Amino acid sequence: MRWVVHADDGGAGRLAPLAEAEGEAEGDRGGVAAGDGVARAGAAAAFGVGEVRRVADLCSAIRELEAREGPRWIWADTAKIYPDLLRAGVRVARCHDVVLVDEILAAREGLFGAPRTLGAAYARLHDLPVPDVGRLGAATEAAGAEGPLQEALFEPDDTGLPAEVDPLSALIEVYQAQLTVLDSAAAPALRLLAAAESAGALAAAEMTHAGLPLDPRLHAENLTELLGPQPAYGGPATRPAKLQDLAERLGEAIGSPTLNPDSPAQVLKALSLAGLPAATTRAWELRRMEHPAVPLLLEYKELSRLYTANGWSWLRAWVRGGRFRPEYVVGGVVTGRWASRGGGALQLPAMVRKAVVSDPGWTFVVADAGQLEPRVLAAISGDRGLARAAQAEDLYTELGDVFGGDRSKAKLGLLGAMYGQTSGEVGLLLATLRRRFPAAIGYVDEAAKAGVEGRIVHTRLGRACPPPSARWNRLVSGSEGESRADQVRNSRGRFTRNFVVQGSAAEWALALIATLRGKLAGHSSELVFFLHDEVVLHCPQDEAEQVREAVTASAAEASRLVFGTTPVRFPLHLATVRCYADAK
DNA sequence: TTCCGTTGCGCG
DNA sequence: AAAGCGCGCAACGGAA
Repeated sequence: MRWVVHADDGGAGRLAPLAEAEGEAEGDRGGVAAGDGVARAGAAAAFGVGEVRRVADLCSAIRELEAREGPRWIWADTAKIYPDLLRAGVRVARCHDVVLVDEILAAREGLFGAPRTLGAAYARLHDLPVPDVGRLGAATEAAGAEGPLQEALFEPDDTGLPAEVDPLSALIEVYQAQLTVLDSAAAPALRLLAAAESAGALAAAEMTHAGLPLDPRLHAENLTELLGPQPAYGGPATRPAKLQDLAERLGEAIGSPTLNPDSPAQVLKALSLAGLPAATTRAWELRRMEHPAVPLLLEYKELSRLYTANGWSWLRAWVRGGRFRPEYVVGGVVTGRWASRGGGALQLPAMVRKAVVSDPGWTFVVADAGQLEPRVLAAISGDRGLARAAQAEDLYTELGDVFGGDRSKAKLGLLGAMYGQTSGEVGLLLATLRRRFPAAIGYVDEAAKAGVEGRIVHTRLGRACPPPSARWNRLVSGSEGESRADQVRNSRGRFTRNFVVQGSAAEWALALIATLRGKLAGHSSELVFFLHDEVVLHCPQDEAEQVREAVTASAAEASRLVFGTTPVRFPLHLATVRCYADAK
């Protein structure tokens, strides 16, 4: 069963059932495994729209229908509607996110950067100019002292539709058109991608709702220990004591007492005056130098980073009630990876993870996919040799014999192949890899060639990379010289080379998330963090074992869904820990 | 004052 | 300057 939904303001809304088309067995709607979230979107045959129901309390209506029918919900934008449902205590199993799917389909037509709105999807369908609403929709304003403001229930969202178009009708129309495309034989896996992306959107909202447990007192203690007491709030900008002290000692040591270490330009000048010429002030370059000022500078940079990125202001802005609640942007990266907004969620440094502690009686299950990208390369390229190595727990060790038992060479070479590194020693390793694993290296080489030539590449499930920009075309045609043209050509080659691997890996992770949230439905345990190839679950201690099994099963299911039958294994590293920092 | 490109570093 | 991908964020510093 499917219901199409549009939220009006004030908590009201409209719903309509979509009748199954002739010959469409309700049975296969469930697809993979009923309720697991990766079930296929409905078949494309024309459907009938049942009677439109107008309700004053949309949350309640959805709650009841979910309990009674467990339908797939067809709505414009999960990120806009689902948080309010979650706050009302309503969870749903399955949805079809029309704007996310539209973004995927638009990308396949070479269209990027349109706003994520129903209006944009509608405009595309009707060859109308795309309305210019915020690219990422209504962003939550970060967080001054008051923190994010609670918005009214179902804010009248700016759909960007022409005034005369009824949003519910537009939704149905766009959805119908999407099903037609998804059902075309060209890329059957697109249906899976659409379902997984939609399930991901549900998981993202649920994770934001749950939040990552983080003990603010513990984090503040850690800050004080490293930086000194918190500087007075509101006064003149002052560094924490230990940071200030370090800055002063550094100034002395380098012979520029007034040096501001936060200014790369000043640091460069001071280094030069101290007889330490450097091109940049990057840490790796500094580390090569022998000078008493260098360790001070490196220490300053590290602590300063902690202070500015995850210091007391970060804590005030992003941690509420013992939970860190970042906003995830599903498909926010061109490759299909998620991005995040606010609080630097996907860069949570090790120091902060020390304060990520489970509730009393609860624990974390942390699962990360080891060596995901080389395994994905083995799977998508069908390279038999690499696939054989990818059956092992440690792929790089298995590959070591290719390089005289040197695991690190295997790792360097393979990463270089996926990123397009050609310089130095890695270039030589690559030649060896190409000989031993011609299909795998050939696969990424071909993707790179396509990129250099301005062509499009696709991920395993059919997500398209962006076409060359106008600027790229201009530069490639030699407007700034042949070497510049080569440079931008090769740069795009590295991008497309990596796109096919990173993007397909993102699809595996998405399928895992989608499957896993299905398995966890009805349990206390919940997903609280997702980081590209790693998930964190917060669960009652006595559910931990069950959760570990659920993650393991989900990883296997993700492999099957995305890659079909492949000899490649995708082993998980599992850790059951009270503190995130202990998951190694 | 505000805007914006650059720099550098955190994560995968 | 080197030449390995994708991000978000904060600070700097020059331009508007």
